[in-house]
Amino acid sequence: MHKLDRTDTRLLLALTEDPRSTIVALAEKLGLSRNTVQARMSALDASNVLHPFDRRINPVALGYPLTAFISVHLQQQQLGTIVEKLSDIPEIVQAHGLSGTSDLLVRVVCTDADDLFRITGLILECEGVERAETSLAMGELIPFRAKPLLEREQNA
Amino acid sequence: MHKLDRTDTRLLLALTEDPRSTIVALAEKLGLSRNTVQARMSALDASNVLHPFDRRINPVALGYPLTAFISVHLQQQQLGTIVEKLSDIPEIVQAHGLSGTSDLLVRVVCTDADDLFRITGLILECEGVERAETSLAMGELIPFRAKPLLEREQNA
DNA sequence: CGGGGGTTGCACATTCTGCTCTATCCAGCG
DNA sequence: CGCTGGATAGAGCAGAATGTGCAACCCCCG
Repeated sequence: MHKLDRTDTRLLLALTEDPRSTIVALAEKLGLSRNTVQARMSALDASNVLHPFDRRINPVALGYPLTAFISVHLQQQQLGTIVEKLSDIPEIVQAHGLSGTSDLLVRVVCTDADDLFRITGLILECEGVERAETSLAMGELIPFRAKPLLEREQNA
Repeated sequence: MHKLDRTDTRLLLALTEDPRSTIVALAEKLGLSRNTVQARMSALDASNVLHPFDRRINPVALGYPLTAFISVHLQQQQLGTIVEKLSDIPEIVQAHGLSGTSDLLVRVVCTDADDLFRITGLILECEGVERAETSLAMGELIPFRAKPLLEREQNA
C-alpha cells in the first residue's frame, strides 16, 4: 500500500472539504503546481487508497431508512460459503470478520421492521449459521470520518 | 429526503463505475442531455444523498492497519456527553447508537495492538461508560456496497 | 384547458484537462 | 565529488468540459 506523505493528506483534506473541486482549484488551494496535483491524483486513483464511490451513497435516500447490525455466530469452517451466500442478499451492505465472541458483524439496511425480520431469516437459513443477534441502529452518532486522522497527519 | 427516481439511480451507478467521469461522459453513457445530468448532479450535491468524501478514504493508507469494533455499555442518561468526549478521539472513526444488549457500537482504527489498548482505555475513562467489549476486525469480508441496491432499483 | 416539472437543444465565454518539454531542487549512492 | 532518480514547477497548446442563459418541448395533474 502506497504510504501517504503530507502532500497527499493535504490533498485528501482539501477534497474532503470540496469533493468536486477541480485540479486547478486544488493546486491553487494547496500552493502546488497543477502538474503535481495531477500526478498525485492519478497515483491515488491507481492505488487502493480510495474506496469505491459506493461508500458515499446514503441508503436512506435509496429507500432504506433502517440500519441494523447483526452479530453472527457460525461454524468457522463454513465461513467462506456463508459469506458467498450473504453476498447475494442486497440488503447486506457490509460484513466484517471478527475475533471475539461473534464471528461476523453484518450491516444490513431495510425498509421497515418486517423487512428486517425477513432478512435475518435469510441469514439464519444459511448452512453453518448458528445464531444471529440483531441490534437496530438508532442513529449514526459519529458519522464516519477520516478528517481527524488527516489533520493529525498535518501537524505531525 | 429527496426520493431518488430511476434516472438518479442510474446516475449513481454510472458514478460508482467511474467516480471521476465528467458530466458529458455521464450524459452520453446514460443517453441523457448534458443539462439533465448537470441538474441531477447539482440536486444530489445539494441534498444529503451523498455522504462526505471522507468515506472513501481507506484508513489503512493513513497508517492505521487495524480496525476494531467496540460494544459500549453505558448509562444512557450520559449518552450525549459521552458521544461528545468520544468525538475528540481521532481514532474513533464512527459510532452508532444501538438498541439491544449494548448501547453504542464504536468503530476504531489503530496502528497496532498497543494502540488499541490505549484507545479502549480512553473510552473506559469516560464518565458513564460501564463496559466495553472489543472485537478485532479480521477483514472486511463484504466491502461496503450500495450497488446491489441500486441495481435492484433499476429493474424495479 | 392551463400550469409546472422535468427534459432537451443550442450557443457563448470561460475554464479545465491531458499532454509534452524543460528546468530546478534534493537526497542517496558509488 | 559528481551522478542519478524522484518530485516538483513552469509554460504552452489543442481539445474538451463547464457554467450559464434561454427557448422549446412533453406529459402528468388539477
